[in-house]
Amino acid sequence: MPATNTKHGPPPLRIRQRRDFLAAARGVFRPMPCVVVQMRKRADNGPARVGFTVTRKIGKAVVRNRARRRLREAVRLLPREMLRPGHDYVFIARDATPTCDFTTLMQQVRNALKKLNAGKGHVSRPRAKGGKRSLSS
RNA sequence: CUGGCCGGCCGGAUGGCCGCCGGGGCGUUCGCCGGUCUUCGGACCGCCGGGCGUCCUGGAGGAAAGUCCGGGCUCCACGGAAACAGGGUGCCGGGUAACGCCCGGCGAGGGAAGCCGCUGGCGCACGCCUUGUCACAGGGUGCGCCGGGGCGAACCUCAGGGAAAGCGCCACAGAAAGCAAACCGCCGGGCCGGCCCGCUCAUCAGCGUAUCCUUUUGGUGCGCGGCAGGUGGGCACGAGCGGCCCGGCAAGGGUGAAAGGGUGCGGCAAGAGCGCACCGCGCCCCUGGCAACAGGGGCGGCACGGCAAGCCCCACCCGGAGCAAGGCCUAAUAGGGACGGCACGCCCGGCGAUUGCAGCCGGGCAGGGCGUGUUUCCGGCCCCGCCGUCCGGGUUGGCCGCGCGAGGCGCAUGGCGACAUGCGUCCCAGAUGAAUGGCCAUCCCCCGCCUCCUUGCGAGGUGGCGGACAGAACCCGGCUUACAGGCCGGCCAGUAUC
Repeated sequence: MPATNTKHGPPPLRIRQRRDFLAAARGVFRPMPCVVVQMRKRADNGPARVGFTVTRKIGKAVVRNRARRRLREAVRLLPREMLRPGHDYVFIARDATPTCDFTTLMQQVRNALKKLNAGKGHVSRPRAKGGKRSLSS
């Protein structure tokens, strides 16, 4: 792969399969006012992957699209080294995601990743029943 | 100009930086295949597929929404016929692939200003009438105001077939709810009821009383008095009023969604289609119209209340499921195994070196099955024999379906129009944990605040996590619902001016 000279690098690989989302939910997570970030260490050491979860609770289709796009843009503008290889990251939209200020949203994403990468994540409790069905990307 | 309505269209604009998905070109690299050359190492060319780089290009809506109708497409092999069941539609004609949609027409309701004295009330006026004059009163006529009724434009609404085929229902209220009837009321008749004086007074109201009864202001007896009542005489004798009875009526009141045609005049004891005029309604005829229907004439004096969105009747239409359809890729929608039941027939050809038996393969008959609401039938189609039960196997990966279409735009022609035909031109989203975005600047619009003055539909400044509803998911035609702000056009009525 030729080296890129852009600041952010190419967009990381996307998580698209349900089982990967369920696996990430079993990892550690970090809630912020506008976003919740989940992280999971994979068995391999391949490039980092990211996924987005926007539930119907957030709003109708237009609002959900907007929330997902803002999260995706915020992740794209991250420095490359914040997403460590061999890990999966899932960004979950909250009620404030579509409306909050974009710079604070980016700041929260960055802070959450810093904490997680420093090993300061909350361990998620296994839920008795399966997680709710969600629409994400 | 004022007022009342209707339709169409748009749905922020421009630019910068960084991104996402599709398509295409070029370059590069890898792989498969084919060809040419070869010193057998390979080199070159072409095609297809993938990665990377770079450039060009396209990328949400009028409702993408609700998923309510109608289709295309796919599968249930296919096509056809009949009956029944179930569902839908419902004025007429047209448009359309089709529709519950659209257009045109019809009918019924609603509909402003205004018009009609048709009706009630109030006010004013009068060479009018009752009345010779004046006043008053009543009536008449005219005008004004208010209320009622009728006629009213554009336009709006209509679940707009049938209620003299049948069944059923019509709550509450009301006298009465479907077959006539009569609560208040109106009218006629009969009887009674007037005032004054007198007499009488059993029973009854009032007062008084008691060797009476009794818990009692009560009962009972007697007396007074003369009320009601009865009766005699005198006065008034007409009308009205009241009560009861008999009869006539259905105008008015009141109830209701609805009360047995409406309005007016005549008529009458009072009334009533009782009679008449107009309107409505029913039947018949004529005329116009493809038709719904309309107009006219005649007859009928009114019979036939409403609800079919309760059942029902009539006419017409309709098979089911849905792109998670369906197909391809890998073992993978194909077929395997076990048990039970019923059948286990015939003929022809071939294989088996030959003949016979058993077997296998192909074909035919018979038999069986299928035909997606059910049943039946016809042409057909299917069958390691058929049927049933069970075991085991399968779906959530990738690719196709999946973007040239009842397509958009323009012009012409035909048509009142929906629309049709012809010509030209354009190619216009294809995601799938789901692309079309993030940030910034300027302008536009909106809201708040401040300042200025020539006070206004004004200018300037400043702030705003202000910019409607809302995101394609197989595709079209409709309907319905949501929506900030804005643009354009048209219709009708009245008024003013030319």
